[in-house]
Amino acid sequence: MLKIGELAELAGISRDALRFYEKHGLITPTARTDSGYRLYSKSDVLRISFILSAKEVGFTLNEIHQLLELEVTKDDKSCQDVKQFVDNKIQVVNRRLTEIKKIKQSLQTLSNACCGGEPATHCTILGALSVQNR
Amino acid sequence: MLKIGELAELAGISRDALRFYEKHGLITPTARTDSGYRLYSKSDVLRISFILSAKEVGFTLNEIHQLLELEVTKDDKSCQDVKQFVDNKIQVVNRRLTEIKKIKQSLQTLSNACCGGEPATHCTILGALSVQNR
DNA sequence: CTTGACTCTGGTCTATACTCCAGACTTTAT
DNA sequence: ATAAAGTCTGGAGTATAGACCAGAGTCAAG
Repeated sequence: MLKIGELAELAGISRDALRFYEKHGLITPTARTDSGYRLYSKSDVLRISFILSAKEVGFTLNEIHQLLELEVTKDDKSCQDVKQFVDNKIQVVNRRLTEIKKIKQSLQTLSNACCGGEPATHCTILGALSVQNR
Repeated sequence: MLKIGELAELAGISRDALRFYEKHGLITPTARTDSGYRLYSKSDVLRISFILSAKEVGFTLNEIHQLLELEVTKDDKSCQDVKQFVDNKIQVVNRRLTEIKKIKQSLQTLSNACCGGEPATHCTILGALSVQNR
């Protein structure tokens, strides 16, 4: 079991962030010491890692909360509802995937086209974008 | 040339957002009418579309500003500096690409595994994640 | 057994990215 | 010609995601 500072370091975030996530229902430490110190287990580590991945992908804490909640509502909500919800998220993710590939292309075009030590006369993303669009 | 409301509708954002972007130096309308109405050109449309893509990908307005500024600083900054900056962004984008694929996998595992009309007994993202990790 | 590092709760503060007025002017439609 | 719809500037308000701080308790090492 990890104390908050240990988990924070492991995850690369602050203790405050962990307490913040807890306050908003995204994670609850598996246990507490008698003196009230938070104790996190292995599955808490997995949970945090999911939260951080999902954040990186652009989901808000609120959406992440909903995704994590799916397990809780398993008996309240019909499976079709869950599937619907998840399929929506997949579409969102797919849109982002498309956008991110486009941006990556532009950045790469820019990076490739612009150097050799000469001044970056044609060095603009919008330039790279229009090349893309052509 | 488009008025602010027309561009807003075209881009799927609010007029206020457009004015907000302008206030923060991300875009300036190509012209103004005599009465002061903003007028946007075709290249403004491209610019806004880039801003929105970049936002979707997770860049902050500040970063997007920097990316767009690259064209302005072309003579002040050496091309190597620009390349360095862009290559950093490419790395960020690549990290996000990896994360987004992972999340997509999990969501898809979840969506596939969980239905058939039965109750979603094993329906959790963390479950899907651990399947992934195995 | 005390000192320094860590943790607790509760509260305030900050940055980002807008949204939502208010009051005044302009344009468009009838 | 007038009403409705759109636009202007400036400023206040909101949601999200924390960071930071105070005062008090806790734990580990020397």
